[in-house]
Amino acid sequence: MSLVEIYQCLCDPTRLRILHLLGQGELCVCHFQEILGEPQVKISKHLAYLRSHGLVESRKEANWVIYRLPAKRSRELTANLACLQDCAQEDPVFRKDAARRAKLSDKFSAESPICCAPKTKKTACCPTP
Amino acid sequence: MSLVEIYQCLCDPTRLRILHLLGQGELCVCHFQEILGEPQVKISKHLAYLRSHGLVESRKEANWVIYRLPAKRSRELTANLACLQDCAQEDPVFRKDAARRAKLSDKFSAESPICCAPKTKKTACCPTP
DNA sequence: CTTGCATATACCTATAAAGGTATATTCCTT
DNA sequence: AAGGAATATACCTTTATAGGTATATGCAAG
Repeated sequence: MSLVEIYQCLCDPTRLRILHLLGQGELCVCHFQEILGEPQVKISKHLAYLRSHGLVESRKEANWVIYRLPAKRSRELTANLACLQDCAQEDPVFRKDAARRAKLSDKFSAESPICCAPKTKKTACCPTP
Repeated sequence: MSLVEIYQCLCDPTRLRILHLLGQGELCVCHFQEILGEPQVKISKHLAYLRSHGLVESRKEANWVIYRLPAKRSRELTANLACLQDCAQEDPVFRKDAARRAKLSDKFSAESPICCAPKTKKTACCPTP
């Protein structure tokens, strides 16, 4: 994963929002949909792009796929992710994303430690698809 | 100049090398040619791209055009340029560029404070085009 | 005012990326 | 086993970018 490759991943607004959100912890695809307000295909493809370049990792959890920043990060990736978080602080779009994420967390954190593991299997992952 | 726009400027290897070099001070096009070993058109076009997005500024000096990082930089630009310099430290390509630049500086600093202003007009700007 | 040099631009081609629609895959539930 | 939900992929179209060749512009020296 070269430096240029990192920047190529960063040069799309949707991917930036995704990476910014992941800075606060893992998320499943359906929650990305809800927070970003973008269609599933779009998000799925950007996540695939990021994964193919090593900027995110994923794991399967029942019906859902949960994405996170890679456990091991290169010096360059670490530096740039930190820079992104820093820059995102003042941007209204990123702030709103974080706010929407916080609301979702309230809804789910009581029931489960991870975003998409409802206590009972009856509970849907994303209440408002 | 949005954050995404900055990353779009950063996602090309030649532009990265240009910006890295400018971190050490202004340079004219012909010195970019010499240091980067790339054709004039390529460099000129990347510089135009960077200028059109506000990542560099230029001024004319006799026959030459000298580029520099903008005097006023946004928070985002400042942060990302710093991050780039940091990441470039360990990369062999960037290091070689800096070394070549240093050689040129030796050659020119004795004669003139800026890269492309020979003491006498007879002196060519770039000895080995 | 013409020649030469440094730089920029126009134009073309190839490649890559983004976004959309439709469909496939996987896993759970019944 | 079948249906439904979450996610991924195939395929298409549009747009952007990169790089090349050829040419134009601006300036300086004579």
